[in-house]
Amino acid sequence: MAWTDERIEQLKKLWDEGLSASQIAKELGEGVTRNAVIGKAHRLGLKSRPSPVKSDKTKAKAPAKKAAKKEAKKFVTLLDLTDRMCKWPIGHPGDPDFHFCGRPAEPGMPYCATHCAEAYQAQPPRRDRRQTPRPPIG
DNA sequence: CCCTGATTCGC
DNA sequence: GCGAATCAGG
Repeated sequence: MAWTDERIEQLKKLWDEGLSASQIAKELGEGVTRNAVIGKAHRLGLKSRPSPVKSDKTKAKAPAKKAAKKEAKKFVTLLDLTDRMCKWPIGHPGDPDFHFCGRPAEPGMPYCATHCAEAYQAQPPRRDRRQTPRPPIG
């Protein structure tokens, strides 16, 4: 997978959008890893985004943080989903408020623990399911 | 264990 | 130039 202008444009756009490297990697394609995205981002000269790791200093809590900004973008959309995010749909597809659960999913599962229970909920007792359909022969 | 970006290093 | 491996931190 070469870095064509299209790929680079996507990278820059998504990077600017605020998506994480891993999410951008998934957007660009399965053959791209977050390492590739980060590495390319650096070589492109993209601004080092405030990594949650480096960001520290002044532990001074910000009480006015939640009130400062307005409540925008509260929904987890399809593009926000990552492999480890719960893909449980909330609302109806097509609706403006249609979104996904988005909580950390169980490893190897498409949903979080709660929604795994929903999705893989024990089937209602199937009385017509005979436990012993065929007796062993010989 | 899950995640984040930064840097190194061989190709 | 590329990105996996590694590093450093939450």
